[in-house]
Amino acid sequence: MEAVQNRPYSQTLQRLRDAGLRPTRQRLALGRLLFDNQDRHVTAESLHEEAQQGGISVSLATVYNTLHQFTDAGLLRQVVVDASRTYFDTNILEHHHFFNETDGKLTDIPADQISLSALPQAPEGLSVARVDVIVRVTAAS
Amino acid sequence: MEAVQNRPYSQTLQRLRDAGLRPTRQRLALGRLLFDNQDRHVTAESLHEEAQQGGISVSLATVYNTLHQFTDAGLLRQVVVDASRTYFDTNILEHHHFFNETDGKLTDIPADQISLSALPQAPEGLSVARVDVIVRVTAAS
DNA sequence: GTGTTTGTTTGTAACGATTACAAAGTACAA
DNA sequence: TTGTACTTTGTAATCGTTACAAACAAACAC
Repeated sequence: MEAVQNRPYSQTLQRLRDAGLRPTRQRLALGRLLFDNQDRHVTAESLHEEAQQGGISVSLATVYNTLHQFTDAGLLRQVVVDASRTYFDTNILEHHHFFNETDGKLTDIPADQISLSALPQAPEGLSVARVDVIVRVTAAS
Repeated sequence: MEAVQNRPYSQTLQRLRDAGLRPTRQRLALGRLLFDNQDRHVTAESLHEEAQQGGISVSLATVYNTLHQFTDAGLLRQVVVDASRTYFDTNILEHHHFFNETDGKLTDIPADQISLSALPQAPEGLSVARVDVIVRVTAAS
């Protein structure tokens, strides 16, 4: 934990600068939790708890703010799979998800592992913003 | 409105019986709103409002109860597309959705209009419960 | 029908995730 | 170092949804 704390701020500082976000202590710390590892899926609550356990003092309100700012800046993606909580995904490349309905865990499916046939035409006057494929899985019987 | 009110209870009565649900005034009325037209997408709030405007007295609590009972009985399907509200779909056949992020409207995409390549293997010990494809559209630029 | 049992509806309180807000604190340019 | 603009924070408010107990209605036996 100590070692991780003191590790250089990797690319997070640069990411924040590029996004026009002031590199505050809180944003740097959360950014490091999020981006120093690959393909993470967090909720505001889970990230807040993780921060606290890592000795990082940050309020839940700031976690929410930060997740939204990162999302607006294109550093995160929101994933809607569960009516009761909002997930944020550090993988911003095109891809899809397994959603384990039993334990609420998300797993990425790389875009090249699923191919969709030509989609039907979007209704008049609308353009496709994104296509999400969610494979809902449960503990096998 | 009058005419619709007095129309025979179509198949709703039978549906409720088959599902083992007592055909109460509220369930019959809501069932008729839901099933007398094709492919509807409602939220608890929207259905409640529709009932009220149709002169049907039913509490919001009952609308929630009923939507869940219908879903458990397989008469409805829940669709998760928006973190802030839960949609229910009267189309229980396999199919997918356009979701208009501008106005919150859902539109069905028949299953045969989208084909998915073989999915990657579900993680160990899990089985696929359902695959949802959501095509998010916005007012075109 | 009448009474009884069991399931249903209802208003309202409680809940949980999220957002709003104003006061206190911090980054940064000059 | 100072001033200003942006951030963070604790907490109250919001909103969709669920819980709950009392009032009510369907079903069933007689």
